[in-house]
Amino acid sequence: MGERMSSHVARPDAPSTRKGRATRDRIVAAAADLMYRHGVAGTSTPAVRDAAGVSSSQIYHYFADKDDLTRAVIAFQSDAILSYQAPALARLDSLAALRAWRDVVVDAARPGNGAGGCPLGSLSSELSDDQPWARAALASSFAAWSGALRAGLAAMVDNGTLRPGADPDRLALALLAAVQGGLLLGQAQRSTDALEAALDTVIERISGHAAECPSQG
Amino acid sequence: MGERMSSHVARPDAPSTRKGRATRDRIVAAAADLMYRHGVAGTSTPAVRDAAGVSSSQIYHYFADKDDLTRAVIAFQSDAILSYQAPALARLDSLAALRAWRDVVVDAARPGNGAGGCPLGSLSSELSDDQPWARAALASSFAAWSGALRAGLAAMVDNGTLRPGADPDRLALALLAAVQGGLLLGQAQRSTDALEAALDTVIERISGHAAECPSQG
DNA sequence: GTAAGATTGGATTGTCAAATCCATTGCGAG
DNA sequence: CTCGCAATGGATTTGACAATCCAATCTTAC
Repeated sequence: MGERMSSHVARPDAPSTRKGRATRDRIVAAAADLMYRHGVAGTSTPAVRDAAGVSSSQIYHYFADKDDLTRAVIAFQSDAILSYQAPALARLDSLAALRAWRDVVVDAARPGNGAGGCPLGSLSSELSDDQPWARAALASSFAAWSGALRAGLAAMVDNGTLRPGADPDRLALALLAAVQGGLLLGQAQRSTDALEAALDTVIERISGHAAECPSQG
Repeated sequence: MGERMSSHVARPDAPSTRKGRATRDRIVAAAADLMYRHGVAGTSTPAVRDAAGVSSSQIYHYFADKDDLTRAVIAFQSDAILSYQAPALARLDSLAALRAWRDVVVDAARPGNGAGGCPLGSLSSELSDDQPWARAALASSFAAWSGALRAGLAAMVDNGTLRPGADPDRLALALLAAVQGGLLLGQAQRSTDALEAALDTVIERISGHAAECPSQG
């Protein structure tokens, strides 16, 4: 699947030696951390060099330019988020499971009181308008994320938890938007209130689609 | 001690002459536009100088430094958004009015297919983590925004449209999160689907709090 | 009208980031 | 072992940006 539209010479995604792979990974991890905390524009390659404990030439040996490194960071964060939530997303077949996923998301944001926001959301906000290649990558990550939610909701329709009237696509988008909006507001408000309010409200609406007559609380 | 923490001389927020005021406004408007499209870090003071048709010294005559200019841009965008929605927010006393506000928000995003996102949201995502002064200003803008929504929902409880069980605070936060999350996703997906799904889902939940027995659509 | 101060022009300085270069060291297949 | 290529170190180049400076020109209060 990974073609590349880059205007620069292709670097192998996986260096040929063990050591090279480790170095490349260290660079990506350091860059991901710095870009998460200070943004892409706020992260200089010298800063990445120091944080990763490598020399300038390593970065440009493994990546064509800063954009290429940023591309790798987007992939890194997409993997991190999706694999972190994978257990909760895989079991999404009941309202209780949906609330368990909600707790996974909220608990991840609680330690910093909302600081940082969503790694993918921050990248998207900074890059989507100006960098078409980044927009495409982020859009497909979001699609994968909402797709997993959609699959869970569809399963709940299939197994009779939700009535057929429920629209899994629409509700999955609403859930993901609640996460992103809640985290963005939490960054400014330094709390998880918005995240909880948004997620809980959407989940209450989903509960309204439950098969048995709703006695909503 | 106890003087100001800034290392620079304070600039008057309003220049003393008519011409000076116009120049200052032109600089802020140009900076707001550029920062909206390319981010704060992606906007150089030379770019602002050219877009506003002024010379370098003007910028530093009216603003202590780039942070000070950014501060003015945040205030500018807060005013712009709140005054743009003011008419719809002031009349928020029925479910129909709530849906009308929804349309105002969605229609504003439709032309660009979600490009750009929310001016306040973008600023918050970029600045909140690193710039405490920006975080505080943005938090209070968001608070004013959700406060207006809260007031509308409270009015709907008072006038009997919604049952007393509805929590205006929580629902207002959920609405604002839906806007922010929907716009952020729309930036990457280049559509208003997420915004509409998120807003409609939250509004459906609010409709579930309607006084008469819900026959939700 | 005329000074005092506000406003403007544009050259300039210091700093830092992105990217390149070349010389060296280390790894791994045969 | 040893040759070829991968990997590394660090100096260097080039360019852009934030911020300053000083001289010149408008505004306005009197």
